[in-house]
Amino acid sequence: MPLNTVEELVAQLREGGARVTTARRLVLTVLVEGSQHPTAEELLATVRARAPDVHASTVYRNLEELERLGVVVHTHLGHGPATYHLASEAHGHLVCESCGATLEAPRDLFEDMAQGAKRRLGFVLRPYHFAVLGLCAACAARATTAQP
Amino acid sequence: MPLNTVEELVAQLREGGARVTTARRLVLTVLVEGSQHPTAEELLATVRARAPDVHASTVYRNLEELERLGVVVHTHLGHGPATYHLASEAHGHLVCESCGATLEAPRDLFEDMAQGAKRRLGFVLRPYHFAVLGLCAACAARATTAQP
DNA sequence: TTAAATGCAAAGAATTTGCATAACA
DNA sequence: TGTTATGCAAATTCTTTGCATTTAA
Repeated sequence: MPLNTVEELVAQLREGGARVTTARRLVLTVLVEGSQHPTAEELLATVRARAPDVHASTVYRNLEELERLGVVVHTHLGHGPATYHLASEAHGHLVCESCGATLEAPRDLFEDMAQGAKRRLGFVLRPYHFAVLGLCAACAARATTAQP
Repeated sequence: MPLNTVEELVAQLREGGARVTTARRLVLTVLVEGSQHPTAEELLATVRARAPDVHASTVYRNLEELERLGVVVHTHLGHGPATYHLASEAHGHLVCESCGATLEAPRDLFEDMAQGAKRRLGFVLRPYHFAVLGLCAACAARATTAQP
């Protein structure tokens, strides 16, 4: 049950003074209905399935505008292209350096660290923009077992 | 007191079967003696101050090889180029989204989170590759005060 | 009817690669 | 003397920009 429907998001755009175009509505639709962590290129491909003339620059410009309006955020899961999702679904990511598996971090996983950073450094954590890397359970087990 | 001298690192290269060239030694020297978080381009500029003919691709290839040998690691502090440092000095980074300030994360700041990730997900954290973003004390204070 | 969004081509930043030459071991 | 590393140019990848045209409000 996605909390944000396309129509709700469209309303949010209009409130922000942005226009609602075919391409823009499609980008939102793909973000609401599509896969979890699409790159701009994947978004483009899916949008083009419905509107073949939409251009990459349009998608990038839309994502930029949607980000400015607080509707979308982008995350870097590793090297390679950024991934995009709805701001309402913002969450931390754990990515395995070995196999590339991406885990959604439980909401409270950053909690203790956030408190420590706040208390000791005054730093307010917003740990959503970059993934935190490491080794997933399977790869960690393999690394421990297969000692050369 | 840097634990790694250039000569120690050079020895590490030879052990790994790599050759020691002028360019390579200079890259190491700059990493040992230079600023904290140089980008490849900054490294190149500093290297060129001593050996003007060294090329960007050489620096990139050296950094890649040094990383493969476990001597160097690179970190992404934000958008823009990667930054490089000695693996022995690996540490987490906190970067302010507002002003760009970079803080070195205290060694134990990730500790609780690492334990949580291990216990709950089996995930072994190695949180050095990407910075964790947020707001530094000054910008956080400003954000709280200047409520529009 | 006018400011915003689009399509297109071209530029941009950061990094990588192919290949002939040079130089470490 | 045989790899390995280098210099150079050119290619790649992801993203941004300039500009004439179209379109939503």
